[in-house]
Amino acid sequence: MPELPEVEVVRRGLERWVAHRTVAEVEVLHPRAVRRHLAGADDFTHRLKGHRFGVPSRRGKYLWLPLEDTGQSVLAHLGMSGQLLVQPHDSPDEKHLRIRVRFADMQASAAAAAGGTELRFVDQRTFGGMSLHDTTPDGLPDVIAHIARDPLDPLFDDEAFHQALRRKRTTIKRALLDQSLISGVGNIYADEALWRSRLHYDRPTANLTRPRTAELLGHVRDVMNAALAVGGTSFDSLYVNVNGESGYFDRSLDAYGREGLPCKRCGTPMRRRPWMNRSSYFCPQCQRVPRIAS
DNA sequence: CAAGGCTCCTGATAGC
DNA sequence: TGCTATCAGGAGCCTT
Repeated sequence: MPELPEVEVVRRGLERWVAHRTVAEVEVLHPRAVRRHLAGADDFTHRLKGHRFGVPSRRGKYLWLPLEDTGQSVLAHLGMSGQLLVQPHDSPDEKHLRIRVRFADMQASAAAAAGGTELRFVDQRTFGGMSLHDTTPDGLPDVIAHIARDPLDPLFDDEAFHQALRRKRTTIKRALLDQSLISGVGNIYADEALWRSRLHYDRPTANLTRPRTAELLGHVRDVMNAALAVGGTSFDSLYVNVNGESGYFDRSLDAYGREGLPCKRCGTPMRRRPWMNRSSYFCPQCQRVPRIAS
């Protein structure tokens, strides 16, 4: 399940293999993959054709490729199982291939090491997709204006985040997953950062102290940077990086998926609780259930 | 308006 | 063996 580190790994792959290449042809093999492009698959295809990609950017789990001279960007979200693969044009189609982008530089040359490859969006569960949007003056596709900066963004405002937590009547894990407060954190890294911070997922945010918030943000960043250093994490074989190389990192997980296994800090068996149609993993000893607040 | 819950989707796996 | 139920979950959208 791609979260920020995985998406950043993909972005770097795109920067290396796809930036500055001109689109020759786009093929949409599943309409759901372009459902956020409201004008439809044919419109998506026609608008990309003949244009050159710029350098890809990312915010949280979203990434986008500017389309030069159009004022627009191709926005991509991997959802739960999406992959962006750069593949030789003659490699067999993946079972869940949804979108294919062919380039105008297929005659490989010494100057074009990427020649002979195409970009493929592969997605089993079809929660992800691609779409084309106007780029706002700050360089962001207009439809993700509501997505907050992510914790690895130098302009992320720690103090504003703390104040937002204090204002909200919500709980800490909900807040971590709220992409309008902080982006890029998904279920896995939320559980990891909370475990490191010894915070229970249902702890109210309204009375968090500034040092607690600072500690939590520090752990969020540590967990993400550790994953980035290894090239992204996943234990779900669905996740593959931009060149089709698996980005496994599961051995370093301290909380997620460790139900019944001893807490790496105190040895108490870890627990799993159904939570918001998913799961929360935590140590019942280190991460005490909060007292009922107000 | 804020908060919480529903829903989209496919495939692996468990259970009967 | 083969069927059904459950689980994985990001984020837009709907309800309260």
